[in-house]
Amino acid sequence: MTVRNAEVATAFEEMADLLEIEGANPFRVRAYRFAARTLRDLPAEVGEMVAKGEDLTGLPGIGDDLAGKIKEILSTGTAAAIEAQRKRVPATVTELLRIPGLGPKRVKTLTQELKIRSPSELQKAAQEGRVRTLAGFGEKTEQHILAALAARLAEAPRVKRAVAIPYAEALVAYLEQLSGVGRVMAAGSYRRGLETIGDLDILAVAPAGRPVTDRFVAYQEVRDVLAHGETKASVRLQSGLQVDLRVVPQESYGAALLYFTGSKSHNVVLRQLAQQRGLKLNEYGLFRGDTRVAGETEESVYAALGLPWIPPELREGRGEIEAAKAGRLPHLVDLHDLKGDLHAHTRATDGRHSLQEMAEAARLRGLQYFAITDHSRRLTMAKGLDSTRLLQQMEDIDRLNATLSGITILKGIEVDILEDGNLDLPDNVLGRLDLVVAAVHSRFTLSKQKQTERIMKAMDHPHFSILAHPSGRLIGRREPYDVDMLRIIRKARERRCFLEVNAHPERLDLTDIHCRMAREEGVLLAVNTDAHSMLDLENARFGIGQARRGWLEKSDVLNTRSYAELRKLLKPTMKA
DNA sequence: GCCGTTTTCGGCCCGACTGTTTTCAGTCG
Repeated sequence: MTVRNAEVATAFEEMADLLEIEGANPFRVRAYRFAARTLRDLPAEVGEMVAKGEDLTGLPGIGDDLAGKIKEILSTGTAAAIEAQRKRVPATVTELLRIPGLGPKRVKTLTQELKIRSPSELQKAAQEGRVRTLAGFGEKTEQHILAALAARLAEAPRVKRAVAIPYAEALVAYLEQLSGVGRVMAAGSYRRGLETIGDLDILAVAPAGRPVTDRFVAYQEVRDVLAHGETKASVRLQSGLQVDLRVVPQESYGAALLYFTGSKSHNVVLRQLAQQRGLKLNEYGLFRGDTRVAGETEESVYAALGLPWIPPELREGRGEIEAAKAGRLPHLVDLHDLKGDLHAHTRATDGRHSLQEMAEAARLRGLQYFAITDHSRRLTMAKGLDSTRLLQQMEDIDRLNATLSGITILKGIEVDILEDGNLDLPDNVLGRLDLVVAAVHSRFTLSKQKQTERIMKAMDHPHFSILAHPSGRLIGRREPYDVDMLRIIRKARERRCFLEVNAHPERLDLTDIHCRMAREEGVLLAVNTDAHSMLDLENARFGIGQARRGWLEKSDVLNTRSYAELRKLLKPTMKA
């Protein structure tokens, strides 16, 4: 039986829910949630760690007890303690916790007083007016429950970062022009550069909050006002996106930005650090007693805690504070560090613009080199290139290069990795290219072992340069195919080839966790746009965002190298 | 349930908003 980290994490989260409804020690509940988080973030499979005899109690938030439960779940699929808890609290009840406004206490009341077991039973009870009769519930709460249940199916899922950007920018601009409003900043997961955004958190500086929250809830795109107070308001836009606004005075800006940017786990660690120093950190500042010792800037708060400023992309509670303490924060790669792009398409296959147009767009972006990598013949839907057409394109590129200055167009291909691990074009053709980007575009459902071996066999190919979109996922649409990324990363190190961070906002593939794994294994990553149009070159910023979340420095990224250095790095993989 | 150059026991982050509560509990982030 193979049990994945995510399944163990889900079991722990369920246990936390069940315990919470039962009214268990909240710190015990937190321990389960924290452990679940650790498992979800873990680059290695915990099953494999156990198989190798590694000690799980070295992991954050995993002690003897939870290590034992993990092993139990790995071998039996569940844990006796969780099963016992399920008997005491029906597992379906945890669904009630997902309804906004219902927490453990109210769910407990509903199940005990009205014997409610599921959202549909809750809906019935609310419609019959039975919910309002409970202590602590009232007419409004009952109506909110009904509204939430009705909206549940239509509930807005997390939106991709690229989708959220225009909403965020428009709202920030709207708030900035209000009189009395100083700085306005989108914080939260948006500022941390997460690939998807659950809701948008906006911070505004103003001497008084009320006038700002009043104007905020009056924003023309607001559909519902969820909360509206002196310093805080929450709305849902017509698009379904939820936006939270917080207004603070200037002297609290840094502390509030820190608090509102998160993540929650980063903030918790910072507050613990403050406590240890006899200080208190909240969104208004860092205080010793009633005296504010820092708060106007983020830097001031970090400095007072003995830390350098930590870039938002790292604030995930994944060791950044320890790294900061030790002076070992990475110097994160920046968009302007990119000297080239190694994955792009033209009209020859499924791109929208010509070779000349794409090259010119790349030159205008200041790139030193730009690889044309159209699809190979196997991808018939995309008019994939056969040898003849590819050789023709190579001649076109030679002619184009002769006319260009300041940029070199590289001859490449995005060649299909066939099911047997062979590449979709003959060696003698691939060998004439500057680089070979290879990708899986078919048979996504192979077993983990077969998929991994298929890709590793392709990497053994003498002309293989870069593995494109290594997991194949499409955010919100297609799960990654089942591969052992650590083995693939180690294979790349052995073969001295590279993996891609695909910058397309729907892909962002590798993930942040895998970027970091590659960095730790010493494998260089190429941040590529996979542009199918001139406009797509803009997507580089999303790839860089992902790279930064993966702790990558300039030196970890292949295409920050000069053209001369790049050629040297590509060469060993082309000869071998 | 975890964790430890103040601790192996006794801690475990902090505040705003809502609704039903006449002084605060529950929920959320």
